[in-house]
Amino acid sequence: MRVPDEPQQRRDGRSTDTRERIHDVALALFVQKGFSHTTLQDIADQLGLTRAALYYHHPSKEQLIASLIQPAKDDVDAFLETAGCNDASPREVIEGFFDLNYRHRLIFLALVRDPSGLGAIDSSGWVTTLASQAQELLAGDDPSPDQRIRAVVALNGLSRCATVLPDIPHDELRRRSIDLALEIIREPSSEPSDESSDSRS
Amino acid sequence: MRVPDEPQQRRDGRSTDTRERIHDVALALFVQKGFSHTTLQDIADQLGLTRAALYYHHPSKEQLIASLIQPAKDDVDAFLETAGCNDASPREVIEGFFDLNYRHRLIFLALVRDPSGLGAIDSSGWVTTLASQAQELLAGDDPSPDQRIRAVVALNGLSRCATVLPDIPHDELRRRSIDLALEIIREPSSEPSDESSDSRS
DNA sequence: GTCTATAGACCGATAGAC
DNA sequence: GTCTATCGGTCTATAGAC
Repeated sequence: MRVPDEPQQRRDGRSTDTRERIHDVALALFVQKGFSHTTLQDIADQLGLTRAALYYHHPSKEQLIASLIQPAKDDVDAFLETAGCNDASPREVIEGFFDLNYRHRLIFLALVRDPSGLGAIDSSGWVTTLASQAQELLAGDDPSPDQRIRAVVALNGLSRCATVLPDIPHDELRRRSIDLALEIIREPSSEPSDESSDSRS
Repeated sequence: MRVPDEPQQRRDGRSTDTRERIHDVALALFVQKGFSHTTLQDIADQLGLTRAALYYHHPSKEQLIASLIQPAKDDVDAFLETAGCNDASPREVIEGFFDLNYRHRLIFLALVRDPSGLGAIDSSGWVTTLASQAQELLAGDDPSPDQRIRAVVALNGLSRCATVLPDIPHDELRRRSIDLALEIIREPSSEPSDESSDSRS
């Protein structure tokens, strides 16, 4: 009888392998069809398993979704905290916003396609908070219609570029998107973009 | 026995009134909760009816959805045809794209929130076609990464402004959004915006 | 035109064998 | 760790009375 103390083993005895394969397949399906249109049957089929087997690794569909969302939420919370305390510059907000959207682009895509997934996490509204906070950091707390429009277009553009243009190399995509966003909100940085501000993800 | 030839009466004898009330309530719920999360029970409840009554006016949920989407699809098809034949100027593309998104902003919001509604219409993909065709009209058929990014940001910004900023008066929203989109794709119109190009919706 | 009642399908979740 | 079998709930859609 071989002792189960090889790699890919966790304290509770569940092999991490299947659990992560479930994560990968589930995330891909959630992006394609949304959370609620993806059944546990779909996930199990693509893995060659049955629904019941999934319940050995995750206590419910809701907690499976939550475990996929949690890292993104933690990252967003950390960003909002640091950007909120020290009032961040437009460039800092825009760079951080792009990096957040790029690093978690798959789960963000899934959440945009089907916001019902937010119900899986207790403190929902963190995505709305990110949007409104970033908007306020860029446009101020009493913005004119023009400032509001520019903030909406800039942030929404960053988000879309980070998620739907995967064939453009990351560094080029990041540089061009951020420069364009700064143009849009009229950041008076005459020099287009110094050599710094490299990738983070 | 009174003859049914009064107003709000159609050839098949069904009063248009209830049918349109169903349309209005259904569209509002579809925007709020998505197509698949909105049950016929939800719609019937808000109208003070039962599920079965809805089936008198619409043969199925799918056809109810289709009847809501059809006008938007027809409008999009017409726009793509006229813009495709005569190669339209960037301003024409941008104005037409904004007007489409504004005129049908409710159904577009619902479709973005829950694309499964597209399954209700035979030729799906018309929404993807609108996006890719508009992008090509703005950036050309072999665009550089910079041109692609600018087209994505400009069109996506137009769409978002038309749908999520309803508190800004239409004429101002239209003018500012279109001017900003033209800035983004570097339309060399030095004069910001002449007096023409008024509302269409 | 609207109702009650129910058929039929699908999904999440649990129980228990192996 | 994975399986079969099944329960309970929800939803679309139909049948038939009024």
